Amino acid sequence: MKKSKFYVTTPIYYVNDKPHIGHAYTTILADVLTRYHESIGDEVFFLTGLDEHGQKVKQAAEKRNLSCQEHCNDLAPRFINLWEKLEIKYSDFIRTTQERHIKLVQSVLQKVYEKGDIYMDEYEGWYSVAEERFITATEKESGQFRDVKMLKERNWFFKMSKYQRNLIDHINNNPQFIRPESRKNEILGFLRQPLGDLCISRPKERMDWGIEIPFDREYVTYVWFDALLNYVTGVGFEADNDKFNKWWPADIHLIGKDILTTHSVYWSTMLFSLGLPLPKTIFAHGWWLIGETKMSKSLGNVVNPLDMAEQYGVDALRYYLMREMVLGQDSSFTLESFIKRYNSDLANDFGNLLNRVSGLIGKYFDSVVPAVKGKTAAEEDIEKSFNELMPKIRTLILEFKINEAIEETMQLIRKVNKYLESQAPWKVAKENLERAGTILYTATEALRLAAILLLPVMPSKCGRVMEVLSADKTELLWGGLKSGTKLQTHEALFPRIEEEKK
RNA sequence: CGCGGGGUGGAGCAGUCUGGUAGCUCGUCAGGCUCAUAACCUGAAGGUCGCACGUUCAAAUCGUGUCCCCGCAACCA
Repeated sequence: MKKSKFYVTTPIYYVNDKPHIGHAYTTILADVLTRYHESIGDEVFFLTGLDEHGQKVKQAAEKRNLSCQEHCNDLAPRFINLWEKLEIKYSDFIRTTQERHIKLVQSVLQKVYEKGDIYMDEYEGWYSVAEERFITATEKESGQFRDVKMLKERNWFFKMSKYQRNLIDHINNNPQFIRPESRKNEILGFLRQPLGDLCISRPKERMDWGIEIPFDREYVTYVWFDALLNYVTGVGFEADNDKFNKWWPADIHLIGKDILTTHSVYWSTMLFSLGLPLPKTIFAHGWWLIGETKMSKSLGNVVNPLDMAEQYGVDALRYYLMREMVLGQDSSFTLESFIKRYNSDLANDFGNLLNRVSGLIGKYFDSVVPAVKGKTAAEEDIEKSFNELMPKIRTLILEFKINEAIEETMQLIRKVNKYLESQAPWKVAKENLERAGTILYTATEALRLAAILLLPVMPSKCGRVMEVLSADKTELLWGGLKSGTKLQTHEALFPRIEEEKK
């Protein structure tokens, strides 16, 4: 069977931001999808990176008396180190100040310009002197901006409107293009209004930290062409045709709901202009709320993923983020729910199950995995549960329903705990050791398979289970656990978090 | 009437497309077990499925109206 390819991206994060739980969520999600697809034999390319141009970077650099590039180089490790800590297996890390990207952006601008899709016009709008940027009418009405005045400026525009019809047709013909569906409807609603053109430049005199427009040296390109093109630079557009043809179009762009318009409208029309295929899916996930409120720097309620990972473990954080967020919706992040999730799912159900079987096998079989002799209906039932789970998980992952896939796997784990309870091998062992062996093999084998299913979410802890069972690289098929294998001694997989402090 | 999504036991969600015993996790209460990380298992209490009207033998599920919450409304990541 021919291997499929899977190309997944996260947004490139703004280098001036401190990584927060939202960045971690998107990136972990991409990583989980990557690991899952690898596990079913797909070839995967996972791209993430940094957006390093723009006004705020320039201001921050000036304040620190550094060049813009030095400032970026100094901040980039915030993300790179965090991803390493969180066990993110990206294929490439793109930074918009890299030569390969600058070259590509300029080439693309030139191409689109020659095609006649870029023109000079006068932009007139509300300009905030304090913020040094144009603001929208809505923003002006919010009254949160000082020194607002009407300003005229000549700028370059991209003929986005030209592709409005194509885009609407594409969305209608490709139900998987924008997901979840509510977001698709939102965009279709938005597209019912005539689309304007997109201002894509800034005069250098006002802002020069950006990629120079190849056909007008007085200007740099502003965010859109600069940032969005990273998705094609990353897989070698115009630099390596084989590579590019292999990976493009992306299978999924993971984004937060805040940048849905940017991706589904701006990016798509850019691709139309370039004559490139559109990504197969743009998936907009929700936001992490802190308790009931939006996370914001000014409120100071930003959750730092590094702290969480250090205090409670990387895998626990990954598990919580993946299990707790419901597809496309906002979720509430609280320490309380984190601890609850951790204790009930990871410590009590999963970790404890390992302890139960390894303890029993230690006591009655000298830590050697026993053989199966004479399956009863109870064993058949466990085996059947697993066999039914497999295709279910596959479907759920391909639908990006990670939380449901996890829950289904946890159901299997709970079922094995029930099975142990009803079969009571610790009693059976006293009169029928062979029967006890069959029970313990069945429970351990189910645990092994559950651990493989959870491996993409919790690479180290599930990897640890595989080590304990000496089952590294065993397959996701019933019976992969070898009787006669000696179990390794181990510590508690997920020690309970005792809630003492307040 | 700008567009879209949602209101299900104390909490968080599933079920709505393809009407027909309202399901899962957590929490609460009672019991069991004792292999295990005071973990695990069983049972119970708790819902007029936002509200009203309608279609139907039958509605959380379809239709209409209404109230409430949230998102989008563009050049802002």
